[in-house]
Amino acid sequence: MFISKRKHEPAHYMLKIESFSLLSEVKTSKIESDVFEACGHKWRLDLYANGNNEENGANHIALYVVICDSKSCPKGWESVASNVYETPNGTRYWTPIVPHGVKPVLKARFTTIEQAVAMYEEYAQLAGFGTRLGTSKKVKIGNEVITTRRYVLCSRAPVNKHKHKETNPDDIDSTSPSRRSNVKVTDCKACVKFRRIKKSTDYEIYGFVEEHNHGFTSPENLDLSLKRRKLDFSTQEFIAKCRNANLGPTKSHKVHVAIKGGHHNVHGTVVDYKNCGRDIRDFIGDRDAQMIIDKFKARSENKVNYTFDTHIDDMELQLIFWCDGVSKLNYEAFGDVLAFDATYHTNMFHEDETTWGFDKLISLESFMEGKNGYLFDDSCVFGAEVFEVPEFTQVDRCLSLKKPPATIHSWTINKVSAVTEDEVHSEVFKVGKVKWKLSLFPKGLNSVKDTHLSIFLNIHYTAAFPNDWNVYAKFKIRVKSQATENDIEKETNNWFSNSVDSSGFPTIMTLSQLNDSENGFLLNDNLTVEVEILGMGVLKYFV
DNA sequence: TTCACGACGGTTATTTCCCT
DNA sequence: AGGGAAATAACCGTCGTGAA
Repeated sequence: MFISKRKHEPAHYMLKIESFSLLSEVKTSKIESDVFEACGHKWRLDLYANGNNEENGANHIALYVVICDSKSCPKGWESVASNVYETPNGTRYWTPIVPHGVKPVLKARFTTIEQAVAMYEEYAQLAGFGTRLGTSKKVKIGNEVITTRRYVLCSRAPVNKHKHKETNPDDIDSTSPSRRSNVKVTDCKACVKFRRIKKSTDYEIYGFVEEHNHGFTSPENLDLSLKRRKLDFSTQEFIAKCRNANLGPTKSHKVHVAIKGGHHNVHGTVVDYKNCGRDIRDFIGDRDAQMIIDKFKARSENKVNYTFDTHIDDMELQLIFWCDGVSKLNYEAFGDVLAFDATYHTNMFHEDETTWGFDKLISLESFMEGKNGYLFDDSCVFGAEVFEVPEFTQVDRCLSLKKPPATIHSWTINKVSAVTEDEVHSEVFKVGKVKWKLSLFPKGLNSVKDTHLSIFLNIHYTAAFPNDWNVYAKFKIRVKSQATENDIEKETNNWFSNSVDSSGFPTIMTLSQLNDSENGFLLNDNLTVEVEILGMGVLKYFV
């Protein structure tokens, strides 16, 4: 669709629409043209391509010319500036100026509530204010929860409970100062209200308050708004990388600003970087150590004559010792110590740390003393060091973003016998910042068709997820028995990536097992599947 | 030795979300 | 509208480090 306007006098105005037939598919009931000037007034065309139902105009195209001089200025209000108005009692109101077509319109329709909210957020971004979700009403239909109503408010809308410190002098005993905040609550009433249309799955706007009781953030400062300051994945990755190079959050922010050519090109402030860095630390703190131990354990189980031990102080992994069969043979032959990694106190691997310094040798020494009688006893010689760097230190980076909360996600499939599809999906659920979904093959996948039930955990791909990032998950999948205690449960782990986006059990149970009513898996034709994410990590392969 | 900067590891006020 | 709870953002004290 093109909307074109003649540049020259006289001020005719043309509204050209291409692909008109498409309009019937677009659920927008009204199309507003640009505002144009003629005869000293401002005008606008309103087109109802699908008919103006409010005026009994169904099945007819309706076209109106609207004078907009006073359009956004309600009766009795006085225009102070182009978008600022004053009510008769002196209260000022601001209305956003946004490009045409961005402003929410009553009755506008959306296919999902997420789209509807996104629309308002986009409008808010352009207008220069923040948003937050407000009241929502949900109904449960079967095992599906459907939002029927949703408010989205201006972020300056009143907050209910906690009195802010500065406005609450009762808190004298509290020594901590009141905290700077980017959001000043001004009792703003601006909002938009969505509701689900009856007998349809669409949503519509049924309420819209355009006037704000505060000014807007100017475009040049918009990048400091709460939403825009969210650190994207590459930024988080950058902070993590800097951390590996012994560069803290404050410095990495400086570097980032320098690389990108200015603060306005960098999302996030120093504080945001600090918090992000802290989150990464928190995650790594108790998790990547476990990952490495797991890896060593797996290796020692699979390799011949492989030895591995750890030294843990105060719940902190201090030392790792490993030795493979070849090293042992070499030791027997030459008497040299061949491989060790004496320190792990920093909880991360760093390129520079593949070269060992003096302090690390000391650590190893104490380790050896503490482990007297171990494979290499006190008599071993430290003169000749030959490194065996385990492969994962060469290719991996153990970094991640969030400690995964202990979550069990439950999924009930109603009327299993009525399912005709080969594969059914659960809704998408989030663990930390990663989205997952389950897929289930009621009649089994390919080779086990008609014999087994297959269940998989899939990573839900998002565009914000770069190609070379992988997500590790250790998880359990459980088929709940509703009659007995004998759930079927299997555990595995997998690295998920763009190429491997699914992992699970093609043969979690046989169909005869499933259908046996004694087992109680299919009570009332409902099947409940649970997935429990036990651990999660994000790694970037490092070449 | 002193000083400034910044990392680290916490803490907590504020914001957001969701429910009734 | 109001309340409870979770998430988040802002802040703090201490300590390590490198430069002056």
